Amino acid sequence: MNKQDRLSRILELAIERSSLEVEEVALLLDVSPATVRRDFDALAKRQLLSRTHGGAVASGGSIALPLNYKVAKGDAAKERIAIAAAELVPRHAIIGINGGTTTTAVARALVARPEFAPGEQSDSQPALTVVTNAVNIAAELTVRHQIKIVVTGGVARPQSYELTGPFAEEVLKEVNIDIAFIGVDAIDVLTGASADHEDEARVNRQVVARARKLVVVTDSSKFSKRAFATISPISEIDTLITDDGVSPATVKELEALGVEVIVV
Amino acid sequence: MNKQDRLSRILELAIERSSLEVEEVALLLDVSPATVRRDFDALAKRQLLSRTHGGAVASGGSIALPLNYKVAKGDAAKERIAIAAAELVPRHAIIGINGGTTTTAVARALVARPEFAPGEQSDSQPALTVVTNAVNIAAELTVRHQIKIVVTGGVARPQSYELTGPFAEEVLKEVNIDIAFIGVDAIDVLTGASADHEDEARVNRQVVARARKLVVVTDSSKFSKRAFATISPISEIDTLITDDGVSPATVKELEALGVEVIVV
DNA sequence: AGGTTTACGAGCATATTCGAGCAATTTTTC
DNA sequence: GAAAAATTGCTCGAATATGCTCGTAAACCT
Repeated sequence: MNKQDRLSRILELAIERSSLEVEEVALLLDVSPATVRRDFDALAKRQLLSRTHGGAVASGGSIALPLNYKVAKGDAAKERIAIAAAELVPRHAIIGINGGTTTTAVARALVARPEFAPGEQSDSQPALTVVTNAVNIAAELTVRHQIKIVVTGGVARPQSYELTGPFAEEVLKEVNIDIAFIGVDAIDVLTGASADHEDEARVNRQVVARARKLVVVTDSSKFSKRAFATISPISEIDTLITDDGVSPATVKELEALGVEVIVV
Repeated sequence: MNKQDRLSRILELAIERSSLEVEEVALLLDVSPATVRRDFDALAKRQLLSRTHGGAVASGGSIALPLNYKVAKGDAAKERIAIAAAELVPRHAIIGINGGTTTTAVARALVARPEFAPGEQSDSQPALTVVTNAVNIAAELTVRHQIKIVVTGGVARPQSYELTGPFAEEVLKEVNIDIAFIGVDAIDVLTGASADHEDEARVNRQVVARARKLVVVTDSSKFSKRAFATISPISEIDTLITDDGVSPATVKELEALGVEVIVV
């Protein structure tokens, strides 16, 4: 039995009955209780369940759980980047997020923060406003109360789930963003941040233009590469969050250009 | 066996089952595990699947599908309604779909049709254009090639995943739809189709206004009820698809008003 | 309230899997 | 037809996942 199969089974069970016991699940899935605990913890970390002593309960009552949850590998760095990014967001902020795996991780990290978690006392005002052109991010965040989701319109692009085109641009003209979190396909000290597709780059540029602060999130594998369409020169980046695979020399260069570099 | 063929086979397998194991695939395709790993990595790089330890999981068909799953899955009547609705759609049509469990089922039935399946004989023109204000529908359809997805912008409403508000209306002003599939919260011969929330109703009205043909899809439990905000009078409905729980008398009344009623 | 039971978390051992490098083979290119 | 490139399989150190043990903390039951 695969790990992700097991996690999916556990989620199914959590939906079926509303509460689970460690021993019960261990017997049912034929693994040790220790593994079940670790699985529960992993799911709880992603807010899909809540731990209890002796078991777990389905998160937030009737909130729908994503079935078939996938645990991709190599997420460790992305997750650290995402958590660091989420920590930059104060309550009541308006943030912009584009599409991509890293920014999706940022979205998950945001809802994991207690300030924005469901179940908090509801102000009439949302604790956080998220503007995004990525439909998968919108779908993931929509379940959570406390967060207002604004989706740009547009035409969806298969791989990245990003909405692009004139509809997206029209909507973006009318919003004002505090912090833009932008994931990129490539980044280079000379050419700046870039994306593989010009229409994505264009929408991303517009998000940046509407934001007071630009935070680029990217794992270190994207460094010293150039993609087709430019999103932003380095000088416009306020903060860059990446993992420790980036060379110290590069960090120095970036800092010399006025970028605050956060290495996680 | 060609590399390209092998990658295609792996993708087929990934779609068929939702998760794969390295050893299993290696045996099946008669190549070494090392090659399978490389293939998995290559596909993962293109986001077509995600790596896990010991295997990979499909990234395509099964992205966290968060709608209230019980309804979407179990309900046989909804599924029959959805299939009947999907059969109304010719190739190259432009259709509009609003949010809700029934319309989500329609979306799934659409991608299940062979004409719109991701079989990749790529016309330059999409086989189908879908305009929707429901982020979950957009997320589910986005993976498929062959289908162009246009999402209205707007603010996401927690329960139904529908986008509403001025942004949505701006976008809808600029599109033309052949067939609108609208799910409703209530329907009554006198008051027409209605929704619980006025902002949803407003966007739905606009979808209807942009469409040449209006198809209402609803299970029979919504009949003879009234919700807060009106979407459309009965007279504007061209076709209504529902299950056999509706009374023959009601069907007669509807047909007298010029509605084509399809009972599945 | 105090003792008992149960579950938890951390650390360690083990089996499996991964990733990188290298050699052999096939395919492409000139 | 020869050189170059790509692809595949193998080997080996490193990483991951799982199960077990044990001291500790929490829940439960008089």
